[in-house]
Amino acid sequence: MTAALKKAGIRVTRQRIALLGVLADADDHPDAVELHARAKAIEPSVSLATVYRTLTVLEEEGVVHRHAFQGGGARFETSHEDHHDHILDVDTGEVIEFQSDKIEQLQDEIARELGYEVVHHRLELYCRKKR
Amino acid sequence: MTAALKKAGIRVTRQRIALLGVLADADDHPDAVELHARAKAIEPSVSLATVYRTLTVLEEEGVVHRHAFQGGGARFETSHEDHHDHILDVDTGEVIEFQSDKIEQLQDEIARELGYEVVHHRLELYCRKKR
DNA sequence: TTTGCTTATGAGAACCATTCACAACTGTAA
DNA sequence: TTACAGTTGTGAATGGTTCTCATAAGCAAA
Repeated sequence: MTAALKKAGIRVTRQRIALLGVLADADDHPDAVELHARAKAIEPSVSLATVYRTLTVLEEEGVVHRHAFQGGGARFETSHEDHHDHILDVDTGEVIEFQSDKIEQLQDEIARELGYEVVHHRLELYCRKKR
Repeated sequence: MTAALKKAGIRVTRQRIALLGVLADADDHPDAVELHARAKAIEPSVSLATVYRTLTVLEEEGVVHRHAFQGGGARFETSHEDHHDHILDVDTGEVIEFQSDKIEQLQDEIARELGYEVVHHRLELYCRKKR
């Protein structure tokens, strides 16, 4: 747990350990307020400001990803090795991850044809469960 | 110009005419503040609140589209018949539209395989000009 | 064209997620 | 243990957007 902090070149504090633990356990995509609540359960001396501050640092270091889905605030997840995009259930708010090489390829192709190269992209499918 | 307002079932006011005119002329993707500035040049009695209010109504009526690109506020465009996605020049902020049936098809396929149907999607390519 | 009702408006307050300022605290390396 | 630079909690500030409310102005009917 402290390894990620050392790797990021920042001090290992109680607050950061708690937040990082909570982030590692989360398999949903919690927002800052939710992460704050969970971290506080482990280490009461965690303020919301520190949650935001630490998330920003960890994002810059590539440890977490920030997603600005439609409606509400940013949601976070620890970055695992493989890139993926998201399906969002418009009824439940649930997030499902998916990955498509074909789409990525097409994106690069389209950009190239217009004289651009893709720095990063955002692809979100807002979906409803089929009956 | 007033046709779209009547179609939307809302009153034809000086402010709305000005805003709609400005929107129709815009080939960039202006934000609310920029639209307010442009509309005020035509009709000084337009407040920012009315810009936001009217944009919301027009969006609900399908007359305009709202885009929440990364960084800064929402940006708007009049909806033309064909759906498209966006390339954003990360250096200049410029917006380029593109359209890919293949990608749309793949999206539907992916969703279907997971038991979902796509209600709407968001696809943005953050790009840099190739040298 | 006047009336009467209903919707729209401007100004500024309120909101919400996020960031900032600052004085107190605490890792960390020596 | 010390000493200092990095971190913290608190509460205030920010920025985009929405709300409140008293006033203004479309619009349909007379």
